[in-house]
Amino acid sequence: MQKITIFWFRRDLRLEDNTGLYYALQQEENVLPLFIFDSNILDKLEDKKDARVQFIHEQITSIHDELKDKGSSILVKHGKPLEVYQELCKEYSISSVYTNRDYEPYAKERDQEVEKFLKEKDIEFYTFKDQMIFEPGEVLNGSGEFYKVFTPYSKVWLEEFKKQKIEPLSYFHWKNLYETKPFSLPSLEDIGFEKTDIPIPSNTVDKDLISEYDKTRNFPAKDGTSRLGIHLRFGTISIRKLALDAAKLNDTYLNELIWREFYMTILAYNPQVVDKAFKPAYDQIPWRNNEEEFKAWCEGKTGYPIVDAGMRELNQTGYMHNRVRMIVASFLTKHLLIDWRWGEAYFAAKLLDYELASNNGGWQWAAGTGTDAQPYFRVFNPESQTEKFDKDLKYIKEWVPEFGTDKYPNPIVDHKFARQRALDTYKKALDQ
DNA sequence: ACAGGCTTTGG
DNA sequence: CAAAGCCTG
Repeated sequence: MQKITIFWFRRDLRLEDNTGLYYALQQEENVLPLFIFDSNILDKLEDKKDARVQFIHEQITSIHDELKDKGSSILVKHGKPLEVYQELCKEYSISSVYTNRDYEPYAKERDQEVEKFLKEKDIEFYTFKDQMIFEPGEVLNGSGEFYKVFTPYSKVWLEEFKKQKIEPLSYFHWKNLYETKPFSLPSLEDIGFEKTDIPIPSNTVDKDLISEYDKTRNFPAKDGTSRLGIHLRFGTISIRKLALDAAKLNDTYLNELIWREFYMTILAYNPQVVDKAFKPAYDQIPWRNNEEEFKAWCEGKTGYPIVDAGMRELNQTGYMHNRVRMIVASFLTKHLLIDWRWGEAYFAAKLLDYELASNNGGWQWAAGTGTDAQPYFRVFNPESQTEKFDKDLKYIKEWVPEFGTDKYPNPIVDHKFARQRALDTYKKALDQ
């Protein structure tokens, strides 16, 4: 039987500038591309109309088409990765598996398990850096430890970025692809999901927009953000290409890409942050966790228009402007004293661009439990945030049409009272 | 050991 | 301009 090399796609769903695929194609054996719809992940998604799964399915379909033109295909399986590999080993004579590294706790566990199984079969498992410019461990402080504060991290990151002259991988020889007629693809329904009509933003880099990013990004009524989150999440854009563009166009935008790597690094070194405060003392806060208030927040019925507008934008589109993400997160954790994990889980279910490290980092930042060097008593004032960033109420009116009528609810809680309650609660919990 | 500094702020 | 305390070199 012909010996083959497998390239395993995960969150790198593109053929161009894909590190692991590039190196798989450099070696001598024929490369069989593989994607697994991972039932460990998919089974946890309650809503079977999930635009993100549909997006993945579409990307796999387009990779399938591109590979068909090259006389090859992509093998697409549905199941638990370990079981899929057990099956594949019976069908093919595999000598190695190439893949790009993933730093999330589940991914690391999955890869360890798969690697162990493959090693027992004498199959090599090669992994590559692809989804980050600098992966965990590459940007460290003087003591050789991961940074806990963003600014010094970002300075070292930028120095290294300039020094290293990062470049996309441009040379490909496709001749090593495994020759085959196209494999049949499972439909979205085959893997247990249904089509939605939620639109996904394009992965085209709008250079004019990014050039103006620092000036427009804080105004939710403007289209001032790049909307590339989902593409970074699933690798339908190359981080090297984007970072190089950003470095030429806008430092503030590049900084956001550095935040992404900062939080990925925090998560890689501190997997416990998934369900615990980064600063352990903050796990002592007695969250009120009022279910009715949580429901009002989810539905955008708190009586605070900027909060409600954000939540309704999220519910209707799977997106929320970043400025507003901070406002609603501050409101949930500080004004309502609801556990940041509740908010994080709601965002995880709804955001098309959901990414564990950034979502967790952002929520812990808002709740004051995370890497933020500032004290917990920064409580966003929804009114002054509106005054600063949605002065003419354009964003609010877009998402809360009944704003200003008697149908709009009264505030769920008084700002001044809630602010003081949050400060008192945090102080008391942290003094213990 | 210690001074300087800390995404996005509130009042 | 205040707020606490930890990170960093």
